[in-house]
Amino acid sequence: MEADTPRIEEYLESIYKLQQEQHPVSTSRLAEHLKLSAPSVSEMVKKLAKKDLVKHTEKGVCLTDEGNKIAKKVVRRHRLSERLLTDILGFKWDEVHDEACRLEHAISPEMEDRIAQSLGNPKTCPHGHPIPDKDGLFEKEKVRPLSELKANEKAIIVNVFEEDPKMLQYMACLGLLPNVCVRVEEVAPFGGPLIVCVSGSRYALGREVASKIKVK
Amino acid sequence: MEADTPRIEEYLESIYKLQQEQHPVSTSRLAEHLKLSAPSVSEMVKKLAKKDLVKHTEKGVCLTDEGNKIAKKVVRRHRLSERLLTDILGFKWDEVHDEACRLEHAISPEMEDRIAQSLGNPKTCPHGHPIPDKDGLFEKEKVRPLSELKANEKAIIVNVFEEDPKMLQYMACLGLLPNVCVRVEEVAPFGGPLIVCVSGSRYALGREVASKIKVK
DNA sequence: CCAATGTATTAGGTAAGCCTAATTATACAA
DNA sequence: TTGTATAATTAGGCTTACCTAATACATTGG
Ligand SMILES: [Mn+2]
Ligand SMILES: [Mn+2]
Ligand SMILES: [Mn+2]
Ligand SMILES: [Mn+2]
Repeated sequence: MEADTPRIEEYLESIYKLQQEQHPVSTSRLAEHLKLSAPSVSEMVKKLAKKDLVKHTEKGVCLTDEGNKIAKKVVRRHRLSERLLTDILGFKWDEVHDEACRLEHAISPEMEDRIAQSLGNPKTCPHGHPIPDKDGLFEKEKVRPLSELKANEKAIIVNVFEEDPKMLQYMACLGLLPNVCVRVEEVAPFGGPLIVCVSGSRYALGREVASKIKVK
Repeated sequence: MEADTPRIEEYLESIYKLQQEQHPVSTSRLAEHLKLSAPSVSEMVKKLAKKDLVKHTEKGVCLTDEGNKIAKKVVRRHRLSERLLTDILGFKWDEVHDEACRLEHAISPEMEDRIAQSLGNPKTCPHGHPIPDKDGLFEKEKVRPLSELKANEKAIIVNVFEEDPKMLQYMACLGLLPNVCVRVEEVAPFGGPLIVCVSGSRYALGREVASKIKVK
C-alpha cells in the first residue's frame, strides 16, 4: 500500500498545507504552489486518486486518511530537517525551507528518529509550525492572522509563513518571531498598515505581511 | 556545463570509486556496482561520453577532468554526510553508507559548507577515506591491503571497505578501525587466514576481510 | 581453428513526470 | 440568456532512466 515516489510525497505535502487555508484544494491552486502546469497536476491527481491517497470531487482535492498519514510523515521530516539546519548547522530561518524540501525525501525513518532525538524532540519548526510526532499527532493551537487584531489588542506570535525568504528576513529583522509578544497600537483604515509594538520598538506593518503571521 | 541529475552523479561516483582498483572501468563491473543491467549502463555511459564527462575506449570507461571534478564533489558530499550521521546524529559506521548515498544528492553547496564547518573540516569519512576539499584536493596515502602483509609485519589501518554493513560490524567488533595498529603474527598458507594482533587481542582473519582493510 | 564463454551493444519497450495547445465545463455579469 | 472569464481536462508529445531478448564481439581452451 506504500509505494511512494518523492513526487507523490511532494504533492501530498502541498495538498496538506493548502488544506489548512482552503479545505478542498483546487487543482489550479495546487499547480501554482507546486510550480507546475495545470494539466500535469490534473493528471497526477488522477493517479493519487487511483492509489486512494486523495479524493477528487467537484469542489476539489482532499486527502484520504492514508494520504493524510503520508503527508504528515513528510511534514515531520521537513520540519525536523529545518530544525537540524538551524539548530545544529547554524542556518538562518530564511535559508532552510528549500533545503528541507529536498532533504525530506532523502531521510530514512532511522535518520528521522536520530534527528528528533538529537534535538530533544522539538515540538515546532523554526517558523513555529508543529512537528507531528511518529503517530502523526500534534497539538494544534487556535490562531488567527495578526492582520485581524484590533487596535490595542495584544497577542503572541505562534507561527509565520515559511516559504518567502525575503519576508522571513524582514520579519526577523523586526523581531517578529514565534513566541514573541506583539501589541497592535493602531490599525490604519482602507487596508492600510498596522502599527505594532514589538519588544519596545514600534513598526508600521503592511497587511500582506501581517496576514502571514499567525498569533494567539 | 553543469546540468547533473542525481543519476549522473551516482554513475560518476561509482566510476570514480571503481577506478581506484581497476583503471579503465568495465561496463559490467559498473553495472554490478550500480545494481543495474548491462544495457542500461551501456546506454548511460554513451550519454556521459556525449556530455564529455567520461571517455569510453575499448578498455573501458575513464572519467574526464570535468567528470572527475563532479565525482569528487559527490564523494565529498557523501563522506561529509557520513560524518554528520556518525559524529552528530550518533549513527554507527555500518549504518551510514546507504543513507549518505541518498543525502549526497540532496545537499546544497551551502549545506556542504555548513557540515564541514560544524565538524571542523574533517579529513576523512568514518571509514578512513579522504574527504576532498572544496577544490577537490586531498592527501592520498600509499596503502596496501592488510592481506598482503608478511608475518611479523606491523602497520596502521588507513581505511576499510565501506559498503558491506555486516563486515563493518565484524571489523568494529574486533577493533579493526582506522588509525589502529595491527601486527600480523602468522600467515596461514593456501589462502588461509591471517593471525593478527589488535590492541592486545589475537584474531584469525579471513583473506576476504583482510583484503578489504587498507594499511600503511 | 572452432566452440564455448563472457562482455558489450542493439533493438524494442515501459513507466514516471513533465510540457503545450486545444477543448470543455462552470460561473456569473450584462 | 448569452457572452466572457476562469478552471479543468483531453490529446498528443517529450525526456529520463530503466528493462529483457537478441545479437555482435572477444578470448581462449581443446
Ligand atoms: Mn517539500
Ligand atoms: Mn518551517
Ligand atoms: Mn552514491
Ligand atoms: Mn565512508
